[in-house]
Amino acid sequence: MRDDDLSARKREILLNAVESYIQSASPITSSNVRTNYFKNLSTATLRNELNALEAMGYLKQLHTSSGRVPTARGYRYYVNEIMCDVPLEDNILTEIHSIFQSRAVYLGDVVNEIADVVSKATNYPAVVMLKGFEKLQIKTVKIIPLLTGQALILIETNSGIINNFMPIKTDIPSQTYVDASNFLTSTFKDKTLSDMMQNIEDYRIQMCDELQEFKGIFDRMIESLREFGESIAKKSGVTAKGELRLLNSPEYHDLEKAKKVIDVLANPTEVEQLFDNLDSDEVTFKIGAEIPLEELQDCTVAGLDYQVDGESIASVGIIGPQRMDYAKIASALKFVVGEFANLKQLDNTQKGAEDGQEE
Amino acid sequence: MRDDDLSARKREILLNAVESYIQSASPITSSNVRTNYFKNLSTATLRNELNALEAMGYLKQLHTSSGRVPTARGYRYYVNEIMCDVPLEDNILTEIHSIFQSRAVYLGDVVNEIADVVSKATNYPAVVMLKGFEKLQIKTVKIIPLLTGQALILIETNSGIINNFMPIKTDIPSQTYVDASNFLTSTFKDKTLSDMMQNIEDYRIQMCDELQEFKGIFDRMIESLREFGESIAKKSGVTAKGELRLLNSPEYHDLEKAKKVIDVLANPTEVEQLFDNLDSDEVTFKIGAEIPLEELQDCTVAGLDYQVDGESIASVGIIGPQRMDYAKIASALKFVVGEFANLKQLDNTQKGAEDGQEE
DNA sequence: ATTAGCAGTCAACACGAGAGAGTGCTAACA
DNA sequence: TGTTAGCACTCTCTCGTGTTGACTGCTAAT
Repeated sequence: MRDDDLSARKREILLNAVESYIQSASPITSSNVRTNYFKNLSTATLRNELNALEAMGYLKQLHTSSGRVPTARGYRYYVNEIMCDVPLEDNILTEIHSIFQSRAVYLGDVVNEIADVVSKATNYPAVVMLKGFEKLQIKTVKIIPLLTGQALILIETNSGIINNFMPIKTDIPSQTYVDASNFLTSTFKDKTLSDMMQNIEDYRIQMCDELQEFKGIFDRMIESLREFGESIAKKSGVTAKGELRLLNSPEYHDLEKAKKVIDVLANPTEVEQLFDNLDSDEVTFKIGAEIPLEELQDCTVAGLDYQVDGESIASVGIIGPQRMDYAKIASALKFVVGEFANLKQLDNTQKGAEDGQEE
Repeated sequence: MRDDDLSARKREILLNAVESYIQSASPITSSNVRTNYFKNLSTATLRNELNALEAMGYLKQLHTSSGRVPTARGYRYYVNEIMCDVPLEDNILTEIHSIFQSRAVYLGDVVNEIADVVSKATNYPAVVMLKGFEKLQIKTVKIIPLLTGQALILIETNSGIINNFMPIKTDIPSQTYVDASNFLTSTFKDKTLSDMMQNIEDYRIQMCDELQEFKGIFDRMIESLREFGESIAKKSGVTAKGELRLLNSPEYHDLEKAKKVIDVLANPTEVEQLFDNLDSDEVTFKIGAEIPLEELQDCTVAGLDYQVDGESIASVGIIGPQRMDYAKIASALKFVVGEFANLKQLDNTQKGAEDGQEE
């Protein structure tokens, strides 16, 4: 049924019809199309055209005497044809901006805020996925003793700070933590987390050689670092926010349908399947049957990868009904990922900020 | 209409009827009561009794020929009469336990996790409110320089760690941060956050006297500390979780009704009104008209304060329909707040842990 | 190729009848 | 006086019917 060479008029009709349906949520009818776009044609003619478009699989009727709605194929055609950027609202722009400018630099906080703002901008549930935690590049390692018999492990990476708490013995002099932090930092600087974890046994030996007198203490620290690494590896990198926004779409006024989607979002493994194989330069839309999950056949999933050196580091995406504002969503995702990329750049050139690079 | 001296039989009927309605969600009928509790009485007799209870305002009919449902007053009577503890499910117990035992000691993380687990245990949206941030007692202050031109401010308090990031100049030797941290810690130890903020100007002068050579640096730090204090004071202490669980109750299958409640939960000012004036030893239920918000007249709000020296530090609560499992909810809230109190105790006696005080 | 005209289809809404569940009331009974 | 059987009554819920209105598909004329 590959038949993408539509006549110019069919193309026009289809694109306008889909556009109009996305905005209004009311089925496409011949008189509808006429009053909006083709005042010089009769409804009968348009009916013929719509009929043809239906035969080609771009539209479908819900029942005999109803208007038509786009099929997944119709949406796909629309998306392929008119992916133009639309400007986002100013307040959303500034909000996204301020997140990336803000002082919340814990990786987890940033992820949460991004997911929040994407959901807000699109009005659909949003997902941020961090892949390759273990690919993060270590910049510094700090171990900070606390009063409560715990220490805070703080690892600065090229993408933000990650942290964990570990139990410690309380009779260790504070200088030891400074020594340990310095040793760990110089040892692991520019290595990845997975490097660190894989070779941690070797390092432990080296460390104990160099700082013989604190052997027992460092043993304990390394042990905790290992636990930390394992807990990070186990941790799912999936963050979903704004599930409730699904209920704003008329398509999901039916609670049962909404719950199906929300349940999927609560399941990291399934979410990973959804946002697998994304592009990094253009937003990937998976429409209907293109989604690898049986229960989401009436949804569209939109996602964009953030890649460094061709390697996917993070994915940002949303999920909603097939009838969604594709252009706006693509713009929002691209803008967010773009800001992310900018941030990285700043981060690498280390403190090139403070210049007035307003746009 | 104060008429709380019900006959023993009316009392029995009312309590059982309310109990049964809470469990089944289907209206109380005479035959219903008969088959469940009073097999030796006829339905006619029970009808008379139900009629009387209705006249007294404990029950009401939805329409002439329907069964009865409890009024707010009926629930109130039920709550006052039979507040017994019910055991929580084991997995919930252990989950709560593990949160408090866990190593996540950032105050914000703990609050999030508590709200999550309370919502999970009760199956209703849960709220945790921190009041009197400024009453927190400082134990240590640490300023930790980071690579990105920021420093992490870490304040250990008697209730957990709070943290913030501040921009710094990059040319400060690391020893300065150690000196500053030590100075701040010794100066503010056992003072409250509000003490610190109120007197920060004086301390700034003192600090600059004592460590003259770092004047400019400390000025900057104090400035950031002040910003930090202000941002904390502004920050609402309200955390709500599990809003979606509202949709599990048949009462809120109507999206519009559910949204009303969810909107309130998104508004910290209104939430503060809801959970105002709670008890600290017994769970406070606000039923129907007892709730100080017009739009929540068909809800019940349950809450419990955590107090130290008669001063409310935190509140934990849930919101749901009037038909809720009061006993179970009271038990859950009490258990969580109890764990909170235990934690404080441990914290105060500084490292009295590690003993096998299982129950 | 386009169009007017017309018959056909189907959702949505309103109306009415019937069933069923539950009540209130009355009169009889212990 | 408390309890009960019996009966009429009320109201929701469901189902079937009929009507309306919005669209469509098709045909024949332009």
